[in-house]
Amino acid sequence: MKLNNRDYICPVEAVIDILGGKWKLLILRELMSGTKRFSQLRRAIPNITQKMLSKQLRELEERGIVKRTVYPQVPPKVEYSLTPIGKKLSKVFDAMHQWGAEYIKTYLR
Amino acid sequence: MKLNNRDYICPVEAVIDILGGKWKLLILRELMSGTKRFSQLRRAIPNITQKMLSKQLRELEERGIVKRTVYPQVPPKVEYSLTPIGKKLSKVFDAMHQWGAEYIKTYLR
DNA sequence: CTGGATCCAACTAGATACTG
DNA sequence: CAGTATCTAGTTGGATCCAG
Repeated sequence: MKLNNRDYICPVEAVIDILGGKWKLLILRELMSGTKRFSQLRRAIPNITQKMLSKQLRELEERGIVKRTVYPQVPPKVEYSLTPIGKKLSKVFDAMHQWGAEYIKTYLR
Repeated sequence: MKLNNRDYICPVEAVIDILGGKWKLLILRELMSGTKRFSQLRRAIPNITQKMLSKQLRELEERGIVKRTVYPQVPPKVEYSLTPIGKKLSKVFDAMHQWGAEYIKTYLR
């Protein structure tokens, strides 16, 4: 999976390209409920390392899904929020949530 | 990403777990339009290798998304189709398609 | 025709230590 | 507080050859 791959055969691929991987959906889910600081995200997502959190956030920012706001103060304060197109992912998220819940109910218990 | 990981924090993760990777969505998309043979899928999906196609199909089968039907004849004939829960992925697919199209329109041209 | 087996390159993610 | 740097283990995907 490459960054900025514009050779999608189908628009659907863009979603997997952007949301794929272990952490991005969990990060997006946290941001759906509003702006969060780096440390808030870190606490909210169990087991994520600083490296992975900052890397995933940078990728989401590059793709225009997440907005990063730096407050130039000491100690540093950085806030992350969803862009307009990022907020629209909530519909995809809802569809995934509904299907996932049914799948788990059917197959994983 | 592991197979059969039942420790999802959120049902949404199941979708990425099942659909993640380079090929699964493209395979599912082909199967949405009906039952297909191995060779049909191979022709329909540009650049996929035999190994990847059979591997992805096996994973989708293990997860109960795809049904595999073998006709015991020579030469062999194997058909793949979506299970009921697999067919229900079409809603997720549609939401992804809509968002992806808007994203591409906005950011990738 | 429908794959399995093997080898290998590239990428991903975790652990740990360090910094303005 | 919010990261970066480095090292390493594990995973993914491609190429190629083989088989019922």
